[in-house]
Amino acid sequence: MDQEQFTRVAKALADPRRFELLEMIAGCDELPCKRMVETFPVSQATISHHLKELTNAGLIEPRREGQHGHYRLRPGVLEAYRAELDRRLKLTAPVG
Amino acid sequence: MDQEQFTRVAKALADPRRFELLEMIAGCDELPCKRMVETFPVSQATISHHLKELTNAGLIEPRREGQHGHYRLRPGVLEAYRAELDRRLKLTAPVG
DNA sequence: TCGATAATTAGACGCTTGTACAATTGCACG
DNA sequence: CGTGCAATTGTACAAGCGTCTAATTATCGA
Repeated sequence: MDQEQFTRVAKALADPRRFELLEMIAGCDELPCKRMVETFPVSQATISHHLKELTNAGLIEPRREGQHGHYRLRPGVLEAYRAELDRRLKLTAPVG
Repeated sequence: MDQEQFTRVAKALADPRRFELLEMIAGCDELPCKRMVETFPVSQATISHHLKELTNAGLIEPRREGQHGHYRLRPGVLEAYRAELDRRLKLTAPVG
């Protein structure tokens, strides 16, 4: 994982509302956009904006079904982010 | 780890320069402030500001020795952050 | 094709934040 | 004390970001 995506992921995780969206997506196999709009007290446009950020970070992937948008977690990217955290901060056993 | 600290940590990690500082601290046992000021092309005030953010997030802890400030990583908080990521995003085995 | 519904995009606004410069504090050493 | 260095804090500003409303695109049903 390169520096640029690492930063995108870190920033994507840093906003509480956006993280809640991600959390909700992670809780289901696949989540329709509409469900999130119904759940959170922000506008549809804001939800869409956050979903775009999460998608740009690679954390989720969209699927279009007719007029409905569905989102799904991409666990691999999260794992890669965690691995990069470990690597760059040397969390993997200080004794080496 | 509560929501507030989780967000503080996430935000602290999200700025590239600040993460570099943390990375440098994580690489040593203990790092003097002066070393960072010499290393990065930003002002002393900016370094100090970032260190304060990292400290507020609990990621590092300061030690004062005379006029010199030293900083040390707090691995436990990072571990807690990672654990919270796992917990909230259900990365720990989808089969449960 | 027309209207309704779902979602994205565009533009704007206010708050946050990364940064710099200047002032201040804290400490060491004459 | 007073001078000088290390570090923090105050103030200010430009850029970034979360949010909204409005406009636009895309799709379904009649």
